[in-house]
Amino acid sequence: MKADALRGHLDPMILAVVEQEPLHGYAIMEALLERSGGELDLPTGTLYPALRRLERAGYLASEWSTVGGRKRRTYQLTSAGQKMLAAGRGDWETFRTVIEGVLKPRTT
Amino acid sequence: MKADALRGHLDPMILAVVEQEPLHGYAIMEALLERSGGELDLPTGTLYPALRRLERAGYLASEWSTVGGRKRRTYQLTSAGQKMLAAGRGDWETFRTVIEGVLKPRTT
DNA sequence: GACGACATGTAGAGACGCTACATGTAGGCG
DNA sequence: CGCCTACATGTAGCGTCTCTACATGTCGTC
Repeated sequence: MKADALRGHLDPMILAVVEQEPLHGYAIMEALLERSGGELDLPTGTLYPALRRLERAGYLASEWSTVGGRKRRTYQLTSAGQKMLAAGRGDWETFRTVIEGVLKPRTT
Repeated sequence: MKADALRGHLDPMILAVVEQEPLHGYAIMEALLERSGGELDLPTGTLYPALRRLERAGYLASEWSTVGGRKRRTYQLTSAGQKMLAAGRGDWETFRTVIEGVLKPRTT
């Protein structure tokens, strides 16, 4: 899967994995890997800046904790983030329809 | 639809519209607009550089002609372009599966 | 003769995912 | 004890691609 393809689709995916329960960065990476069937193996240089961006935008809120001697920054969805996620799911449907409408082979 | 979302997906779409018959740039724009139900209204600053890029990469071949006093550059799919299009369709299926696997709400 | 549709193109900006690097803890194995 | 892997977070800089804005020119019509 080409790297560029992700552009603009990563944000809603991150929001989706923290929808049910707050998770820290590393756990988000693992969740994405697991939910994507091993396809979505994000480098840390992609994920961490994305999380900070989403927090700065008000879609996530974070909190530090220490578990087993390791520091974790745990992110949870804000109410703005919930709205954004819902919007993102809608956008995806539109996007998918557009792409498939164009990509579909025409025998005509 | 956010602009960035298109990244990496535009190329196969362009190849798809010239699959059946060669078209010139302006006609490609109209074809994309029509097939996307009016959603995909590309600015010329996006389409023309993309066409040149695809030609430089060997996926399209172009030829000038004059119709009604207007110069047209008509693009057709090369055999490499056909392979690329097929690969692009496969990539899309993978991509779609990944995104939907992650985005899908979990009631768990 | 002015305007909208047709037709192609370039320059520069902005966004964001990537590579590579930097730092540090915990636990297992030889 | 020393090394390596997994856990955990982060920054700097690069490259790519789409966008906005601008430039140029023809044709038909009002």
